[in-house]
Amino acid sequence: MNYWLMKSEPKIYSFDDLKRDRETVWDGVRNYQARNFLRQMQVGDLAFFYHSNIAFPGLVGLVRVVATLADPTQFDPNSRYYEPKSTPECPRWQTVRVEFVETFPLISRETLKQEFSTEELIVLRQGNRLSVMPVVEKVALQILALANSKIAQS
DNA sequence: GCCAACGTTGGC
DNA sequence: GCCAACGTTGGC
Repeated sequence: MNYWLMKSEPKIYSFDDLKRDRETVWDGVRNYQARNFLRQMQVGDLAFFYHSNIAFPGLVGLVRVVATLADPTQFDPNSRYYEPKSTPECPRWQTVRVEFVETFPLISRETLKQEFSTEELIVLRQGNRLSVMPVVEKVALQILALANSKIAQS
């Protein structure tokens, strides 16, 4: 099993939206590096949900991969993510369906910076624009421990 | 709102 | 294939 970090702007799709929907398809990713990570994701993998582009960015919860699939928006001529070169037999863009697992008390970007280096956590790197990125197990377990201690405090 | 960092586009 | 210009992202 692998760990990931998935980034979303809450103004566009927040963790509360996912909690309400229970699950969602991570569609619309049109960056090859992010797609390659999406291709590596497997059912059962866990991902930290990160809120970006807000006053207090950080990790807000945990999600689980429940399916892998071709991004449906690439076949939709009305979608801004339409990809005319894609066919169902040979899709260009792969993605995953994720389900809500649990909410954390916010683990702020500031806290993450104190705990981890930019080498350990890609999301901390300046200018990072990937919406999906891997998290090595050692770091993932530390984040989960951090989340559990915050839950215990609250 | 500012601006640095990044990916993409398009002229050559 | 290079690279300047441009649009977007995202922290602050």
